[in-house]
Amino acid sequence: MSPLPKPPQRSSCPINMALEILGDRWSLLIVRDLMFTGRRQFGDFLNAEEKISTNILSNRLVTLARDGIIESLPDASDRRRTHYVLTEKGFGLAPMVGKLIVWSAHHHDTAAPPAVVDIITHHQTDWLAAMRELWLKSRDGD
Amino acid sequence: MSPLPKPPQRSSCPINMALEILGDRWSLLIVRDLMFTGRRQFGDFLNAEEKISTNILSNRLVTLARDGIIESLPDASDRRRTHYVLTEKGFGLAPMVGKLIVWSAHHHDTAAPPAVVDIITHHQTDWLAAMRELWLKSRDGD
DNA sequence: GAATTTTACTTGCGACTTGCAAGTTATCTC
DNA sequence: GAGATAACTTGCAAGTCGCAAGTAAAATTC
Repeated sequence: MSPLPKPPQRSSCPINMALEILGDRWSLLIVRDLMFTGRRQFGDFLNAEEKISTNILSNRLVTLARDGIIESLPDASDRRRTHYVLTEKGFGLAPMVGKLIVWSAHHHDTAAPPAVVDIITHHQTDWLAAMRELWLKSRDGD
Repeated sequence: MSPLPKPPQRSSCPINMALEILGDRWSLLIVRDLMFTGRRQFGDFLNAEEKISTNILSNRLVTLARDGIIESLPDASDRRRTHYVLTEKGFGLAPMVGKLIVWSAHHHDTAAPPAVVDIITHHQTDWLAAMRELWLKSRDGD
């Protein structure tokens, strides 16, 4: 893979800068998997319902790492495996992702359980703290 | 333009469904222009710093309208002009966009004025109410 | 009222990106 | 040592993007 030559920045607008990192149909799904599910490895991401293809996944893992959203850690006991984890910057997307889930669930017919949407909506601080716990655990133990 | 045949849904995950509407490098910039700037017309969007090209802009205006994010209103006094406005669903993205701005400004060197970031961060409810006022005004008077 | 300008597009085309299938390499299990 | 598994890479056709140029309808200028 060689997507390292990043295209020139279009502007310094914060929304634009976020789009230059996350503005495609796949990147945020990888973040989602890392944030809310147990998916941590290449094959796990492939198994997600949306069926990303291997070349795109490979490319996105490199660019997300380059942009400081994720980090890759070699598995000590099985050297074929690489574990991916969210960095602090990557986990920092949680409040935004929470609002996105609430918006989407409100305007579409989604698979999000209403109880969960309700908690994100009305107990955002608690929800965030719980998410952070999960994230911290994934960073060491797994 | 004929981008109306929407590709099949990849999943019912709320994040995925949001990405199927907004998951590209341009759509959210149009939402930004409508939400935070006075840009309302085709030529206005072209003048934004990121320099979208005319065919992409034309396509995105159609798809955003199809997905209920924006609405197009003919100008009564100049029939060449079309005004675009955010729908309630489109304006509903404001909380998510606010969190995105805060995240991006925190992790990058952006053009967002620190005072504004501070207000969005610490007075989110007030900020949202002010945004809604602006939005309501844009819907009738302009 | 004819010529020019403005607005909102569409078209053409080369370059880049995506999606699918197949192949590769290193490592682990039996 | 044989076969499976994890994480990629490669090839190729199809689709999307970005730029430049063109168009049509309506408004403005002279």
